[in-house]
Amino acid sequence: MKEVLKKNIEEIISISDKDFEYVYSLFNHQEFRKKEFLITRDEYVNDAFFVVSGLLKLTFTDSDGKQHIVSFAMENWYESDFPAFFNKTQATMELQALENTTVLSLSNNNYYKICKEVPLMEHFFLKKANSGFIGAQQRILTLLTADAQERHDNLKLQYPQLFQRVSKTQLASFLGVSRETLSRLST
Amino acid sequence: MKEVLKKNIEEIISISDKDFEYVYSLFNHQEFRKKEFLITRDEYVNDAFFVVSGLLKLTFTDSDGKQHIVSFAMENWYESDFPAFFNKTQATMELQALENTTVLSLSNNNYYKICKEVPLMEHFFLKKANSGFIGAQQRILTLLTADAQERHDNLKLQYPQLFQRVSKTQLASFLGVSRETLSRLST
DNA sequence: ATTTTTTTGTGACACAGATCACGAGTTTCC
DNA sequence: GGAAACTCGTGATCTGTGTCACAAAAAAAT
Repeated sequence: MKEVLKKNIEEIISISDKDFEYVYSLFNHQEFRKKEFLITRDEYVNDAFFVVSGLLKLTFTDSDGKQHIVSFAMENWYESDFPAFFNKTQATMELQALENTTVLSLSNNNYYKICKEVPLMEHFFLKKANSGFIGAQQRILTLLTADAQERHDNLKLQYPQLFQRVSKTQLASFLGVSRETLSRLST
Repeated sequence: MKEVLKKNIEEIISISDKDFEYVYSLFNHQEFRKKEFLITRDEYVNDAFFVVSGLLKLTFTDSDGKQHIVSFAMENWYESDFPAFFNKTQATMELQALENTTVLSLSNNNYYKICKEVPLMEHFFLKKANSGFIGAQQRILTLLTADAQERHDNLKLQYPQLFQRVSKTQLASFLGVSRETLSRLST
């Protein structure tokens, strides 16, 4: 677990054992059972979560009560309602476990503490933020240009594991199509 | 112009005159006429651009030859084909001036130089990256949940200026609807 | 100043995908 | 181990938006 985080960080920067110990000490170990909520709508979001094992979904419920999956978070991903986390506002989204999930949570305070006291980690978070942005922009592009079938195929190419782990209902909600339409696509 | 950049930076961090002079010296002043390209598809992307005045569009052309606007960049925005900029790969998007535009361009090398030599600026770029990510995720949400009319209304609320500055064709391409559909929406 | 290009609105029609409805598996959980 | 809660496929519509076509107006170019 400690190892998982260390490995994740070392993919991007070289960190001394001492620095890592310090960083690690600011994370909190947490377990969530399937269906449990890590973030609930309208509550303040104090933590960002690093997924050690398991699977989360970040969802938004629209005015018609329809739930949309903004993103999945699998092993080695950071997830939160980031607008709420960074701006210290209430959550507009919910974060829920799709499997029993182990996370390392990082409070807003400790996030800034790390940035301040371990400048290399600020570089790490910058890289993460940039890849997050690039990923999101890529998703926008897919939504703008691809139809249901293409979006499905893309996702299957990029994250084949996902198809083993989540129901088609969840996939549909992520792809932005109805369950029925997804069911009718050619596999 | 120097002032515009300084003000933009100081919205987020406090920077000494000396540091700012150094940072500024690593930017290059450039002018582009309406319709000129700042980034062309398939070419390597060496620069990110800070828009001092004017307006840019970042576009992607799909396999049917249809052009989609990934984003507009107005005054005080940073824009580039960021995947290509960060990964030193060829552009998949194009960046073009919609008005005569003044930018301060920052090469990839100088970007990293600034990060390294002025740690506060790394913090600045982290903040920018985070807001970029949040903005992109917000856009994803709009594409997933809102129909043409709602997307139009949202945009008009958030960036009313845009409606004065770009043609409906461009707006439609950004909103992900056809020109004709946009034209039929209730204003 | 005239030509060329770009922008805009609107009608007619087509179609991808949403919605509604139903029944048959599967999983979950006391 | 049986009830309740989900999941999944498939038929029958319905509908928002895309596409094609045309003409007028506005803007840009020479």
